[in-house]
Amino acid sequence: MAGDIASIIGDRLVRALRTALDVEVAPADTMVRPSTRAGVDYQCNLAMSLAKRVGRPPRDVAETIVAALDVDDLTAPPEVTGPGFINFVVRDGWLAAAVAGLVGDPRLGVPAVTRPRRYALDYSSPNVAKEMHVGHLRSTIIGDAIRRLLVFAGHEVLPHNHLGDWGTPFGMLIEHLVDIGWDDSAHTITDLNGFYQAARSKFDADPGFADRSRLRVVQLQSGDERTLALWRQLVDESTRHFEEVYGLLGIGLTAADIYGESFYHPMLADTIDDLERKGLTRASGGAVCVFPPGFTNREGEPLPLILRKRDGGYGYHVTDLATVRYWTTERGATDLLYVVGTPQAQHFQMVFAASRQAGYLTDDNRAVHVNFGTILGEDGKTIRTRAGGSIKLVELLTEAVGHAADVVAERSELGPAEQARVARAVGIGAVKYADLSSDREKDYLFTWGKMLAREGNTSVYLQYANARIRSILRKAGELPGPGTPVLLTEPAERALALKLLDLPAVVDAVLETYAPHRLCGYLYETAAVFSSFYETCPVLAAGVDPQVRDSRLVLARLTSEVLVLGLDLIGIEAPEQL
RNA sequence: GCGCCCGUAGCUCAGCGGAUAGAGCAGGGGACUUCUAAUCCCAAGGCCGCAGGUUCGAAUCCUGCCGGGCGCACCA
Repeated sequence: MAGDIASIIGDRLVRALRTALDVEVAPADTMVRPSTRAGVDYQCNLAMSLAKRVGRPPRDVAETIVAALDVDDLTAPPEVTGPGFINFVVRDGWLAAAVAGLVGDPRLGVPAVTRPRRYALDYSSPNVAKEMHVGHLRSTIIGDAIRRLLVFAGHEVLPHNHLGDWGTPFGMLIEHLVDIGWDDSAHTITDLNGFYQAARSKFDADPGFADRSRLRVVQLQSGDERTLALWRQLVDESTRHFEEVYGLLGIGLTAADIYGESFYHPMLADTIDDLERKGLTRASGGAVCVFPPGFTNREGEPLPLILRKRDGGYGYHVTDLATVRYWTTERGATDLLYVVGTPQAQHFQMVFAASRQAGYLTDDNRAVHVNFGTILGEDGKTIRTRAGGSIKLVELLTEAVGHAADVVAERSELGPAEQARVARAVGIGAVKYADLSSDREKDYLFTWGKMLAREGNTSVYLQYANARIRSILRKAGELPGPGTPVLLTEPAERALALKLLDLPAVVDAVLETYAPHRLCGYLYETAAVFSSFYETCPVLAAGVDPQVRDSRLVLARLTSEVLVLGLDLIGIEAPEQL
């Protein structure tokens, strides 16, 4: 468990409850929270809820708990107030020592998990032969942040990129390429985009072409060499494009993480056989289906997962069942995370339900649809180009870096090359932070102004705060190392120390529900507290006592480390200078 | 029709069953001879969609309603 203050108080409470009231409570259920009350650091809300169980008035319960509670080393004598709140004020000495103890700790107090789990993490999932567009942004950014957080926490992560690289569309695409005499040498993803659209309209307008496309699908699936060769070229060209976008965005996915639909295709027949053996399938309207209980359609009839379509082809549902089966059975994943938009919620519920029935998921497995809302434009509607198309990711990111360059140029004293690097960190960081800083389950409004604002909960504010700190540290020369005493006299110093010690609890909370926005909120608070500290607590100014100076350097240094680590955990760079 | 999600300050958003619901922006007032003012400080701004219920205590949990969004069989 995290070694943060609330947890320590919680542990002490567990003992006090046992001895004083003969009550067993798990440390996590002791209801110790950071307090919003002025002059109070933490509060415990347990006495009220315990009152009925114990059969005594809540204040009485609180007093009894306090009498048995041993926190003398940690806090001032706890105070019982109101209906039965127990208020804690952390001792400055303890706080100072705890903060000083973080110096030199690369994990900044965050413990690695004692029981690592193996996460299969599905994110990004672009389509072959289509340029990545804004629709892929959230999955890519959120998924990558979760990956970084899980790895940092000490889990094993198996990222996989579920490429749309198989199925009917490729029949028509390849057929179209054959029609126009595809020359494999000189085409880019942009050409492919156009080909895709042309093939689509031809498919809709020309029944002969549609027939040939369907035949081409059969050839593709049966391994026809010429067809496969063309397909592979499409995949390769697309992969180059994805890697370019990932490079621009700073996303860790590589070609080795690609597990596209084609990868699962050879497993589909066996998966259906397996489901049939287990008696879970049922023929319906000529299709082979699984009907997980509790799902109905418009007419109130059971809703199927379609394994095999009437025409004999595979339904896309079976691929998802095959992924669950593959990652738990073949790869030993304990946890499956699917970073996919909210509209797919019902689909995943059904897939998970069927997977439990089939035994692909056991009681030891957790499968979570890490869902997210839609990106809205300034008009409040799904973001689109003026022509109504999807915004290309490369263009969006280029624009972000361009805007950032303007912002940087206004202030920066760096040279042009440095400024370009900073602009990239600021622009890409802004796009990511805007996405990650609000609850992923809700839709969010995409506006350049808000995204690149210097004030408020934005990446620029965090990067600026860090740059100010780095500037101080550079000017200070040698930094105070481990063992440097920390002195907390100013309120801002104290507030900063408390914040710095909160990191473990925050990381814990973030991973509990895959909620990166909580980390963003914490980083923003930390940067804001630092900014106040910066105003009221001079570090290097003449006349500052050397001990105070060193203490403040420790606080500044740790703040920078928290910001840099925190930003890194969500995939954002923190330049040394802006 | 069934199911899921959302409704908090003018705007964009936090809010973990707990005390007087918080930030930022915008609007008002102040602070640069001072480590990066890309900042800070102060004031103002709220029937937490509505109505019930559970609870010592509800923005938070439950039910109903209103408003908005999304999904619901062979495209993934």
